[in-house]
Amino acid sequence: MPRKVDHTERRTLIADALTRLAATQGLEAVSLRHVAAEAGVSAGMVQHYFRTKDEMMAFALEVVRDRNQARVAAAVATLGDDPPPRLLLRAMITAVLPLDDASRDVGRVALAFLAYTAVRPGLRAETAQLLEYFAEVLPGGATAATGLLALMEGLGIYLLGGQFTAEQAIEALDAQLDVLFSVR
Amino acid sequence: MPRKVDHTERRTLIADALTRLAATQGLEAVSLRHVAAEAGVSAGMVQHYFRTKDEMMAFALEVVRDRNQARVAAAVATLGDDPPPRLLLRAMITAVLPLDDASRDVGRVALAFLAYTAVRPGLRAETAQLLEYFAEVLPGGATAATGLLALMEGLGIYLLGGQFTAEQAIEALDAQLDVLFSVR
DNA sequence: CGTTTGGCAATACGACTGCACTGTATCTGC
DNA sequence: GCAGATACAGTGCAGTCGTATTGCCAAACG
Repeated sequence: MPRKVDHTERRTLIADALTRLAATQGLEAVSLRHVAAEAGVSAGMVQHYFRTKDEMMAFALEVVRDRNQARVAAAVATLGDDPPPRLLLRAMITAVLPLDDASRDVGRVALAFLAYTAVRPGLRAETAQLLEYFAEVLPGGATAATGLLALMEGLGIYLLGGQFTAEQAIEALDAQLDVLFSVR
Repeated sequence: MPRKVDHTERRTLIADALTRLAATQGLEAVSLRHVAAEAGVSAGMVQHYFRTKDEMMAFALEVVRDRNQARVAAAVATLGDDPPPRLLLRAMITAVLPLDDASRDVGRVALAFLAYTAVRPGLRAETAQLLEYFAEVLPGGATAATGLLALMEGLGIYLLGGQFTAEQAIEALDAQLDVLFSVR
């Protein structure tokens, strides 16, 4: 066997370059050569690790999703054991929302991929899991969960567009949580 | 003056072809030649009416927005004079949501443009108007309006992705309206 | 040692891109 | 009828695209 190289490490390195590109210029600017240049490697190397562009896109999409999931998990972890449901939900949602500049980049990438998968069935995300969890925890059940999930997504969109400020978004989120948990 | 041709008519004809393309294959599939073929005209003609591709994109974006606004206006018009606020809001929101296959296409295009404008400042949409109106009508004021707008957007996204059915979305919307208007 | 094999670079290729340019037909105003 | 403006169609060009192919280099194995 020849030289040993961590395959997944290289792949994520390339995927990171792709997301950086997508965050600033959109997925339309993503090409093998651009990604290679952004990653500081040769175009041939990108091809070595991804036989086709589609494969590269799919992998990058996976990475983005994993990262987001990890962010949520990390936010949840800081809450300690058995936190009150409301705090838990709030932490999970604020972890996903693009509230600062850094996460705004992530959000832009997520949005780009959202439009990307919209015309490419077979890459769709699984929301069922999160939805079920919301439904379990919320007094309002499935309908409340649907609404909260949609609210989250919508807040993200408008935050990205700059139509809502972080304060407005959080205020709206808290107001909704107030209602759902019937605080008065 | 030479031959008389309705300029805007041709331009919207081309823009329609563009949106048709965007609905099925995404904005990445939009090129001068593709659009021309879809519209059944020569590539030269497209260039005649749009000096650059950016100009064509911007115009198509405008058309999509106008169409959406018209849909809302039409939905409102069917309600007659001075309808109850709750019904009005419901009509406006359901007019925008991609609830059937036809409006799903529109939704996909809107999503594509959303991602498109996310990396192209200067093409951003104006939501302030709708937000203000919501805030006026809703008992909850600005915060309630923010939440409702976000809910609307999020429902649209998940409807497009197929994660929510039309029934689920409407149920969530009605539940939210119930809460906002304090029906008990 | 040589052979094999994976890591990687470079090049070539055909298709496609946006755009500039040219040519031609058609119509209006003088 | 002629000059000029508009409405196209067609072609050419420089650049980029994704992908296949080739070749060199280093490391592991027999």
